[in-house]
Amino acid sequence: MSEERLFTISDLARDFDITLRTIRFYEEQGLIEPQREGRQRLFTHRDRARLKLILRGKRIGLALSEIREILDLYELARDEASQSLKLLQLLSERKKQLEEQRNDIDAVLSEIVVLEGHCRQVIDTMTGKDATA
Amino acid sequence: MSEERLFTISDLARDFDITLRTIRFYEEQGLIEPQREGRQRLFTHRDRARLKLILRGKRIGLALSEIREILDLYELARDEASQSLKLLQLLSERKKQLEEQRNDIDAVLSEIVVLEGHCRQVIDTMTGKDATA
DNA sequence: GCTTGAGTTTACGTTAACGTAATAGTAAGT
DNA sequence: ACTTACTATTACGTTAACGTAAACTCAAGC
Repeated sequence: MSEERLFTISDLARDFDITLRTIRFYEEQGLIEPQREGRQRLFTHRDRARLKLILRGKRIGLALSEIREILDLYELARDEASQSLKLLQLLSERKKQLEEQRNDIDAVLSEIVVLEGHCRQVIDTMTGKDATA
Repeated sequence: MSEERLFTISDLARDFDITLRTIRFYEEQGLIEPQREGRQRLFTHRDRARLKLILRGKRIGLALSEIREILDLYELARDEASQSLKLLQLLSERKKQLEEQRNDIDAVLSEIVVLEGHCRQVIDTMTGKDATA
């Protein structure tokens, strides 16, 4: 069972809103390894999942080289986790980075809220909605 | 009062752990405008603050062009906020982006926690600390 | 007077992550 | 047979954000 439905390159490009070139580039970089039917690429659900991880990694500012590391770690963890201790260390490093990044984002978000407050005040003042009125 | 202490380029490079070249590049791009004493650059606290904002922007994945926009907005807001409505709109857009980014980070962080759990379990199993024991 | 140290300008080099042709094969529809 | 749609490979081009090297100034210290 589970006839493993396959995807074409344009399927994935459409689904994730990226170009064909991007997908081919990721294959070229060894991030995904689609099957071939003749010359044509055919992608499994696994490829799709990896692509999703790649794009999420990009969104949080990781380089492709780092994403490759992480994908490798996923494989490693799935296989035997023979070097689980090393993996744990790498994970905690990454976690620290991400937490710092989130702190930065939070800081910027608070500043934005403050700025918004200033703006609203200025606008209210200019439009006569003064507190003294 | 407030004799406005000045910083040299190496002061800032050391403080923020960046190269001289980077600072000169930011000036070249119009992100900071240090005074000159002869040819030498001299930086005020204001320059320092802007540099800090620039680096924070970089850490959350903004391009220099976007950072420049934001710095401009800060100036604009400080001046009169004549176009405060437009500013508000831009701020809310940026906020949305940042919140999405934070969601991505949170997602990755949870996945890491799960992976860590798997690793610990594998390690425990391999070292004999089995739950059935 | 010479070296050392910190600063300067100018300008070509580099890396990542694709963009953008140009050219060609292949299957389906008419 | 011809067009259209989708795919492929090859390969040069592009942008951002600096790196790096060369050549120079200028004040301080010995």
